[in-house]
Amino acid sequence: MTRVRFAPSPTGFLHIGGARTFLFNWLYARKLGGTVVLRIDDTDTLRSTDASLQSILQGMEWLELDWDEQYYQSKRLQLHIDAAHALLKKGAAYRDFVPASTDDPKDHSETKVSWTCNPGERERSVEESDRLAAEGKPFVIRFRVPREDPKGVAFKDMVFGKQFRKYVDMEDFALLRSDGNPTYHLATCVDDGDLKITDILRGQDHLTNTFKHVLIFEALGYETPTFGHMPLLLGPDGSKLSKRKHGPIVSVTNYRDAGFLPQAFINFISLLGWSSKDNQEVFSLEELRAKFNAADILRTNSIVQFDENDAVNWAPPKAVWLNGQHLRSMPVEKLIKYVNPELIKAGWWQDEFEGDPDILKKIDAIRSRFNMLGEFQQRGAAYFCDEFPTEDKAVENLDKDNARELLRGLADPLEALADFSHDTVEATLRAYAEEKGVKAGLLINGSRAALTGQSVGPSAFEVFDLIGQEKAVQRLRAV
RNA sequence: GGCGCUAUCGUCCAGGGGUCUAGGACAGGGCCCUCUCAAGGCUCAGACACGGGUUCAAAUCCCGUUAGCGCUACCA
Repeated sequence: MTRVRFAPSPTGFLHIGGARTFLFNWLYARKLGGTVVLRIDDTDTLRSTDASLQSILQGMEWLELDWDEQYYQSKRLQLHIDAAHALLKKGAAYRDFVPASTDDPKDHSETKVSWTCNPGERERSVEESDRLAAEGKPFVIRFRVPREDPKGVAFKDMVFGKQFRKYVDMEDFALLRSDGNPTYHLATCVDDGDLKITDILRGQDHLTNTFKHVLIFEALGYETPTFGHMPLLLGPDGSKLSKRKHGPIVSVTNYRDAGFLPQAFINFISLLGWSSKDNQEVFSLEELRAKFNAADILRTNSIVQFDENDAVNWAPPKAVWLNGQHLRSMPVEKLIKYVNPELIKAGWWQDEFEGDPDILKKIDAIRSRFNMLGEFQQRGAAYFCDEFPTEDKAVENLDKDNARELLRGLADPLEALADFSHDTVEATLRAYAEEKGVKAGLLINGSRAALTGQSVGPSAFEVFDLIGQEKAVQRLRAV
């Protein structure tokens, strides 16, 4: 039984890289009928906040990807501590009484020699170690890497293939800090082992950590999961995408607020570091689930092309295009779930709209020109209410020749129409144009301007049909 | 410094010894369609990091260089 996990730390909002990790794990598990576990890695009590947790949950909810089990790492603390002591008892770990180094860990000066352990600490006898501990001397528990063994750790990565690291190149990493709290490595492995996680898809930044993790799994007697490491997401400047450096633009909720459809956002991030190999780019979630294959995950980092300096058009162009694709192809019945909130926000919503086929028809007609949900608010006024602005370009169309007078005159034959439809309106308008000796285009573009206040939009005859006879006639007479 | 990982158009991805005068998508230019704007169709421009090998043949395999990234914490 496949079990995957997504383990975010609630130290900020859900960011795009986290969303992709979640998505890939979800696709992987759901394709195999497996279980998705959400584990909140909230052991960093200093940085973890409830606001962050809520924000992450909100982001995940928006994505509409579900999970089956949920845990909080902070509630599993004793398990981690017990594991550290079990390893100590087995001799797989030892106490190190040397105080934490105050050196800057970022200092990689040329003089720095590679560090593997504090001399003398791992050789101390159990009796001596126990005695010092009993005296109350602070210590850290470290994993005893079998450095005398010339071999090393090997595992097969789903993405990167065979991986190997010699024991001599590995340091005796910490398991339990001197304050009694487990390190990330320990906590994550104990939880993954205890929760019987079978497959782990995570960021490539953990590729070299995995050697340590394999050691922990084996020493603890857990089944070692299968790993797959994904390439990192980089900012336009080529540096690793981070909240600190790239700001709120990497937040998933930002995409939601910008008017993205979750399906399109998912489609977009699925294309970052993965491809179906057949050049298909537009995918529904179902198609993704069917086509996703961890072996097809790329090994190269990819740049997310957003523009942090542009408050309006910051979103990656391809994401915007994909959103348009989804906006257009999604069944309208499904789309209204995302459009209705826009109508509500704009203040146009009326209860009669609910289930009204005319509303569906309007949405269907105007959506083909939109890329973002927000455009329904920005450019949909004339279709959903009687108060709408008239754009400058539309005014120009109305001011052409004696367009206004002609349009007012056009209202009469249209009002007289018994069957008011796209075709009858077209016939009427063209006949009227001929009668008046003007080009039909003048009245066509003028009509759109009069009915919608816009110079651009759906076919004018479609607009008549959408607006309806009564209102169309009113609007023509009002020019 | 040590140990790894990676390197194809501006960006995201195909191609993984001959079918490559390197394919698709986004963005950009042009044309068509057309009542406008989109959409759609067609089209132009645009890349194998560099240097050595191996081979009849290298974008593809090997080595090196360079660059980027990761790990090298009692961060995660």
